[in-house]
Amino acid sequence: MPTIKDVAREAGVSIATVSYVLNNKVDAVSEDTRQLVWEAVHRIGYTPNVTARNLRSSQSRLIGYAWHDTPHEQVNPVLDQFMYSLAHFAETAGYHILTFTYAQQDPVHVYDDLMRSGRVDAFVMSGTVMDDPRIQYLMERTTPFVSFGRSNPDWQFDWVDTDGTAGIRRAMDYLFTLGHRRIAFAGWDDASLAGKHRLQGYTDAMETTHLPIHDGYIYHGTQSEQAGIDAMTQFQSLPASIRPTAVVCVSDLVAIGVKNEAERLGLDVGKDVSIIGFDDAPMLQYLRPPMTTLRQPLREIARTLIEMLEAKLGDSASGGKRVPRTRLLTPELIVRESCGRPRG
Amino acid sequence: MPTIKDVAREAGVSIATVSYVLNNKVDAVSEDTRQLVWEAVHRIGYTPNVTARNLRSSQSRLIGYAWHDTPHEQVNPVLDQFMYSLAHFAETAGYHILTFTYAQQDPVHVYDDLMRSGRVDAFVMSGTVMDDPRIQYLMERTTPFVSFGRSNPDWQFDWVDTDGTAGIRRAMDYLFTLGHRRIAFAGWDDASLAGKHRLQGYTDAMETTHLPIHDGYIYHGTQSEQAGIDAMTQFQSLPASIRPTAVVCVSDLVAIGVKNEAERLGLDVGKDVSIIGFDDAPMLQYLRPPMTTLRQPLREIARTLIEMLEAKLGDSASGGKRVPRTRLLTPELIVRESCGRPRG
DNA sequence: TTGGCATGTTGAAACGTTTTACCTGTTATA
DNA sequence: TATAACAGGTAAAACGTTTCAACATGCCAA
Repeated sequence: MPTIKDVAREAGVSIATVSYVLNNKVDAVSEDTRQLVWEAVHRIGYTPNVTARNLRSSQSRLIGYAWHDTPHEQVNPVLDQFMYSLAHFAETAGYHILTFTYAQQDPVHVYDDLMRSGRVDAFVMSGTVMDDPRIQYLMERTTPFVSFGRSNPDWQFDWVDTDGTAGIRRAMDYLFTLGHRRIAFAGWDDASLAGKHRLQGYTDAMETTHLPIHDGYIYHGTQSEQAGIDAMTQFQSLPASIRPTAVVCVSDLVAIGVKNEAERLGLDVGKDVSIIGFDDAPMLQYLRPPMTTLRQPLREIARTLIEMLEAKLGDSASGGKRVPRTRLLTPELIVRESCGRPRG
Repeated sequence: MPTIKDVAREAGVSIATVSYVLNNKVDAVSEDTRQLVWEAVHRIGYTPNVTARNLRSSQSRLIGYAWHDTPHEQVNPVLDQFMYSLAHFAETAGYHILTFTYAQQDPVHVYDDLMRSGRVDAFVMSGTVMDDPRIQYLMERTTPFVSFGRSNPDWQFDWVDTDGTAGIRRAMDYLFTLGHRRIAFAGWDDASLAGKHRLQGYTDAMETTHLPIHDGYIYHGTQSEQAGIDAMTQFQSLPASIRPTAVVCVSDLVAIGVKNEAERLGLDVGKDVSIIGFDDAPMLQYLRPPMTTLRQPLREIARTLIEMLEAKLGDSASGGKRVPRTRLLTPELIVRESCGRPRG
């Protein structure tokens, strides 16, 4: 592999000059010399060595992202497009994404090690939980990071998140427009932050519209098909007069459970009962009827995360302190055929 | 950040000695000194700088993997578990996965650049096609890489692949056991290598069992739900006497199309017609009835790829030439309820 | 004439490691 | 006793960049 020395020899200038040309230090070298150097570069096919460059500037131009080991029975709705977009925007900012796992170690130790060894310059977090110890740790060490997902409202850090509340409200509005008044919610248990926000959207919408939230309208469960089945069982056991005509779900997986149970009970989804999911998992469009759902703006989220990180890394280089930025992005309602006007 | 110099000063030895201790050069330093150094390391909290280490040894300990931008209407069945496993096994071998995209450039140029700049030491390829230009290029440049997927039978390179032929044969055997004799195949068009292998499994099985492959038993289409629908339409238009009692599909997405069309026609999947997919995409288990399918041994594939890469990088360091290794792994039949005994 | 300034250019230090070659005792061998 | 072998240790070169400080040169103002 040719080095900058070879270019210098070939062009008959010093390596300093070559470096200046390569880095577009425009007023440090004359036009003639610039030409000379570029010609030499192309002639011998030189590409600067990233490692040397990084050592000199004590950075890595790498952003760390931890893989989560999604169990097979759970659908990870997010990964694909999010990761692609993240890599894409990182590249336009001159970075690459380095992926890693926790490999049976304490996650915090893995982050620490990656940072201390200079492997990465920053992290993108996801799958955050309430009081996430990883975030707490990164904040203490003032490690540069941005998070896809919130953690603790009192902590000051950069995050982007899907506005679950607004998303569910949007879904509720849609159901109202169709004429639904008796709407139930199949949610997660209280420990989940995202679950809480989505539930909030439901209660907001019902209260704003002055509709009663009857006992049994809210189901709390896990992220599983079974939770959806149980939710539907609960909703159907309500007296006919208040039995829900529509079910809004905290996730697609739960929605599928609701749908499967509804059909087992002989209900016609989209006619007898309307169902809305959350995430727009692949496959959802191929169900019969295709499932209406809320799609997270993953591309936009990735873009915002990288923008924040760029700003952050730029600032910390120039020694400045910034006020943490946060951003909520509203998911898009994908209307399919699992919703219709209520019977009667 | 403390450096090796700080450790040396703290321990009262030279940096060379510290380096030897850190790298377990066991017969270069006495037990006492070793103690001294480790204590100093822990006292000041030293972690070796990866970039410096890499520059010195002219490697990056990074393996490149290109993201494919899967369109939203297609399910990417593979990514999640494969990427996790790849990252996992790479780490046990002392590497990390660096992900990148093609960013509207010629893919070949992106690979070239990443390699020439020393960003990565090697690549893991996937989504390979017949006569893949990326593979051709990497072979010419003798860039270290391994491939998940075959390309051109005449090219000599390291690859691992799912044995589609054996997989489909396995599915066919299962259907034979259930009593099916009239079996159709919903496949891709001939340009697809994987599609060809899977079709081969079908024809092999039919011929070995001396069963006729009637005209219209084989459908060629794209990777889409619509292809499945069209396939089923074709199969149902056959005379009742030879109408298939089971359909084996080249992918889960096609299988879903077949299932949806079958149900639209009033058929009871698992009773009137049996269906088998390929890939075990998430969600498939939540269909009603849950879909029988073939699951690729992604973890095993990832492990094998990394093993091959390790061997390759080890060898090229020691100057040796190796004969290319290849490996076919048989997918596992996941039996669910979309298959049953044929009617009558 | 001298000094000062702008413009180009360069030598060399620095980034943090690994590794080669060499040094200094001590012990074993002839 | 001389010397070879060895164990334990170190100084310094090297990896390929960036950038600082210094140095020429020419030009203009004082």
